[in-house]
Amino acid sequence: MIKKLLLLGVLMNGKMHGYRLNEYVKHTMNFYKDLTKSAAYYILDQLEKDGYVTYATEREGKRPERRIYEITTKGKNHFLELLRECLGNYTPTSFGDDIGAAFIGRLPAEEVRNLLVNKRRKIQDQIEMYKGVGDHEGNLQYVINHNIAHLKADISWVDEILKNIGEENQ
Amino acid sequence: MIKKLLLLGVLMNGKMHGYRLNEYVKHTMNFYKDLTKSAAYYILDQLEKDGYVTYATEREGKRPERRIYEITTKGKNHFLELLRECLGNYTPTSFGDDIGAAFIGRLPAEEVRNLLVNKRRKIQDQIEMYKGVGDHEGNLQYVINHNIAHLKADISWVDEILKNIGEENQ
DNA sequence: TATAATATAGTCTAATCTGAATATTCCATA
DNA sequence: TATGGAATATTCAGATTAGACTATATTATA
Repeated sequence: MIKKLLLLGVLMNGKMHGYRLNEYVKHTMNFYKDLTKSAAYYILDQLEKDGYVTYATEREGKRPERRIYEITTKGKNHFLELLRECLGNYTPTSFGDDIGAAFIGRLPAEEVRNLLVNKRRKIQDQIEMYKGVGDHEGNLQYVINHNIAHLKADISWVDEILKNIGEENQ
Repeated sequence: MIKKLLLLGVLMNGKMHGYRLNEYVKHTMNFYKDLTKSAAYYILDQLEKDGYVTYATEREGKRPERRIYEITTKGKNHFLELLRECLGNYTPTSFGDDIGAAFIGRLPAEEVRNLLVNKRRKIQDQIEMYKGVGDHEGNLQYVINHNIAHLKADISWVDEILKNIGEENQ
C-alpha cells in the first residue's frame, strides 16, 4: 500500500520506465529502503492490472525493451486516496534493534559495551550521510529532518544504555 | 533474521508452544508489530529444520495438538550470534509516513492540515499507550523508552509541518 | 587495444509472509 | 439450556519479496 503510493507518486511527475523509477527511488527517495527492484516491477504489474497505470513498450538502440509507465486518471484518484490515508493515519514502526536490546542481558556487559559503541558509530555515519546531501526540494526536506531526528533519538538511546551498563558494572 | 532472534530469545527463557509464543510476543513484546501468527509458525519450522529448536508434540484434553518448542545447544549459540550482530550493527528504519510527507504538496493545505491533526492524535494515543503499561522488567524498559522517544520525535515533526503549512497559507 | 567494471533493463525462482480458514472448547447471557 | 462470541492451536493457499541471473552497452583502466 505504501509502496503503491510511492510509485504512483513518482509517476505523478510524469511518465517513467521501470528502471528509471527504481533509480529515482534509490537516489532521490533514498530515505525509503524497503523497495527492491523486483518488488517495484511486481507492483507496477499490479498497478497495471488494476488500471492505475498503463504502459507503452519502447526500445532505445539495442538495449533491452523497456516499458514506459504512465499514471491514468483512475490512478491519480487512487493516489490521492492513498495519500489521504497515509497523511491522516499513523503507521506504527517496529525497530529491529529493539529486539537486541530486549535480550541485552544475555551477553556480558563488557561485550555489550563494545557492540553498542559500534552501533553508535554506524548511527552517526547515517546522520552524516543525511547531512551531507544538502538541501532537498521542498517536501523532501521534511523527510530528511524527520529521519535525522529519529537517528538522534537513537544515539541518545544507545548512550542511555551505555551509561546504565557502565553503572551496573562498577 | 530479526524474527529468528526474537523467537529464539523468547525460547531462551524455557520451552513454549507456538500459540503461547505468539501470545507472549503480542503482549509482552508488543513494541514489535511485525510478527504475525503464521509467520511465527513458519519461522519455527525453519528453526527446527536448521536444528536450532526441537519440539515434542503434546495434547491437553481434547484441544488441538500442540508443539512444545525447546531451544537446542546449537540454537543457543546461534541466538548469541544473532544477538551480537543485532547489537553491533544499526538496522536502518524506513518510515512509511515519510512517503506521504514527500507528496504533501499534492493536496490542498487546508486538507493536509486536517489530516495531520488526525495523525498527531494517533501518535499521542500511542504514547499514552506506552506510558500506560507502567514499568517493565529491566531490559524491556529500554525498549519502551526508545519507542516513546521516537513517537515524541514524530510529534515534533508533525508540528513542524503544521507550522510551515500555516505560514505558507496566510 | 584488450579487459574489467559499471550502467542499462528486466526476468525468474525460491523463500517468506499474510489473511482466511479449520475445528474444538470454554464462558457468558438471555 | 440454547446460542454467540472469545480462546485455543495450527494449517493452507495465494500474495509478495529478495537475490541471483541474463544479456547488452558504455566507460574506465592498464
